[in-house]
Amino acid sequence: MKRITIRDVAKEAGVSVTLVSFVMNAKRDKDGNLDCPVNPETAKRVLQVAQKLGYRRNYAAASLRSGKSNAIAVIPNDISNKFFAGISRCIEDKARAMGYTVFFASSDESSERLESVIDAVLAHNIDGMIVAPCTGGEAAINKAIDSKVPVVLLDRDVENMPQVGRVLLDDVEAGRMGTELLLKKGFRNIEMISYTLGISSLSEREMGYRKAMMDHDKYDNARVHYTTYGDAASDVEKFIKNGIDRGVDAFFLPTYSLSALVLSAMKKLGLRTPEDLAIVGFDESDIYSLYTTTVTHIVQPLKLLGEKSVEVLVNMIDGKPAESIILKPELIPGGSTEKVTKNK
Amino acid sequence: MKRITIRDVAKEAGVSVTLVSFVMNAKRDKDGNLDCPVNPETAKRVLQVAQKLGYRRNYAAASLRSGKSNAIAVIPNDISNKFFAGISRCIEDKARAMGYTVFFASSDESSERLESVIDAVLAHNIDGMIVAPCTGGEAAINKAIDSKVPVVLLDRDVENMPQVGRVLLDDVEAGRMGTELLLKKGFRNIEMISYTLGISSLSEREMGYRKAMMDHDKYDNARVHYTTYGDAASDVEKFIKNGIDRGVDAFFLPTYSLSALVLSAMKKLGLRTPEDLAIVGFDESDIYSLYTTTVTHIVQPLKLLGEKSVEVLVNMIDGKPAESIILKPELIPGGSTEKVTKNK
DNA sequence: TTGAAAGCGTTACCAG
DNA sequence: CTGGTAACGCTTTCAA
Repeated sequence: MKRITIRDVAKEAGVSVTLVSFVMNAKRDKDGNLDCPVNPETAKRVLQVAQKLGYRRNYAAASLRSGKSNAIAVIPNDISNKFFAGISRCIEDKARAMGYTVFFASSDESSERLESVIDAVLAHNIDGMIVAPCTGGEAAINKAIDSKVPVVLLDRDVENMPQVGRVLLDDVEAGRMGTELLLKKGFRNIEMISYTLGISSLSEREMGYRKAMMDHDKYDNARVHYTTYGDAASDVEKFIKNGIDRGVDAFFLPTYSLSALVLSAMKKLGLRTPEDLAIVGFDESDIYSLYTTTVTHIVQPLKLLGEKSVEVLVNMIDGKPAESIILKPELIPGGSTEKVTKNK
Repeated sequence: MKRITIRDVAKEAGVSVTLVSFVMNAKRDKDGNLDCPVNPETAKRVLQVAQKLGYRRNYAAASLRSGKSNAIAVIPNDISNKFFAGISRCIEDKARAMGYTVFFASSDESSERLESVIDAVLAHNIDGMIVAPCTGGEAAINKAIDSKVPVVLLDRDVENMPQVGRVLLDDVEAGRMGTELLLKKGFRNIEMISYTLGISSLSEREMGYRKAMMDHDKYDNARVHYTTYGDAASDVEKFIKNGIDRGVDAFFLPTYSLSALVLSAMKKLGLRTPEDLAIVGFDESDIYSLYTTTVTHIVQPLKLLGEKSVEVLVNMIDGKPAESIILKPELIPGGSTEKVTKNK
């Protein structure tokens, strides 16, 4: 079946290709009328013919001529990661509603891969991109900016980038909030485990943790253990064993993966929460409600993060200025932070 | 910064645009040599100039002229769903390695949305698509086939579609395998909970379940409870309560979401596995190892499913015939299927 | 309100 | 091996 072009529609409707193009690009105003300089009767006929023939716009041609592709790229570090998978869906829905199709590509926390991914999507003339930058990703992002492609930073900030939009979590508040709860509940030796990734979200969650400890005059007890993706499983177990020996009574975990690893290590070591160790986890997961004791955790407003990032991006595509939006985390209380008298 | 075109490169290198096009499209053969009818010296110079100028191919133009876009579409029912998120990542990696960029779009189990999504990606001239079809999605998929766009069915089959590729799990075997284990372990009143989605994977897992029950002369005990996404939470709880009353000693769950709901309901009802009810879950999740008792579950070879679907699709794009590939599930044993003497 | 014609950057075709 | 040139289907002037 040969593909129907604008020309076929024009011929069949007895009008020029220009008219067809006008009609196909017209947006409907609030009254449902086509907003274009075309006789409504003619427009209607064109629409009918297009429908009848099964016309489908060729974005490649449109993009070549106009420079717009009606596609955006979304580049998380890993699409299969729980947090980004959820947010991606929200981005996708919002983008579709606004008339954009979405390219997805994972940067895998590697600046080389980020650069190659950005090269690829730029070659496809995308109109804008939403990126969760990895360490060292500045150069790649600047490539997009140099090509005048609007960029929105999601989840992680990069400093000294004036022309980008931002949709971030108030990570300092998230760290403070989690730690504060532990302190209020009477825990004292609260430590934290984090990754050496060098991304803003983690360092700010750490700042929040330190801030809360300081506010409660427990700064001397503050201690952060660092690990990497590869070593996390074994490191976490060590941190916990060692922590228990030193009298640590609570851990604040700033990511879902660390939370899961801690629960796993505790199960393996035969430790219970909150009796042996209180826990504040991060992000949403079934395990928080299904674990032997429900786990207190901090959730991000996924839907809002996704929708806002698309809104900010589309505004930039439309020539409006880049906005920065900071959203608030929420604390979901569970049994893992209830102070109990230890009964062996 | 003005975008560099093939013409700029040609001028700078002192050759024709044709030559540049040849060089930019040349694949490297096994010796690392450019496989094209161009003087190696010239080719090298062109490559250097392109690099220096920062040339980036404009896929819109290439696609318009050649009909190829080097992009494929992946359309699961929901990208945020654990199973598809994992598989998507594998697809993405494989596709990138083979030179393709990936559009993602969720069909949301709705044939209307599937159709609109397929329209959108076809308008972007994608070279092929990988789809997990929802009920009633035949028409939409035929649209792609009519446009001569290769289609690979992933995870779910649709009958009477001769021209499509298929990469599926041996779902009958998965159902049989899980049920068989329960029977071998001595459970007798084994029931199943499923969705009324009308998709092949679920109905085949059910066939496997029934097959195993029949093979062990327990067919009279076979019983499948159906629910929908919306009602699942409350229905599952009812099924379990009711089942316990009727002496059901095990449930086979054919999806991750049902497995999680069952564990959740059991926790709420104060039931333990395997003491009160044995469980075989589906797909991978942290909860299977973190639940009070580890949970026996069936896993799909995600990486293989993803990679194979890309391979089959790219072969079809290259004009080779459509293949059908059926992959084997694997059973991960846990504590939830160990027969124990019930001690109240 | 309508239409003719000029490209957008590539690749395909045909000559040399 | 190399180069000229005509498309591809659309949007965008510009003119009627």
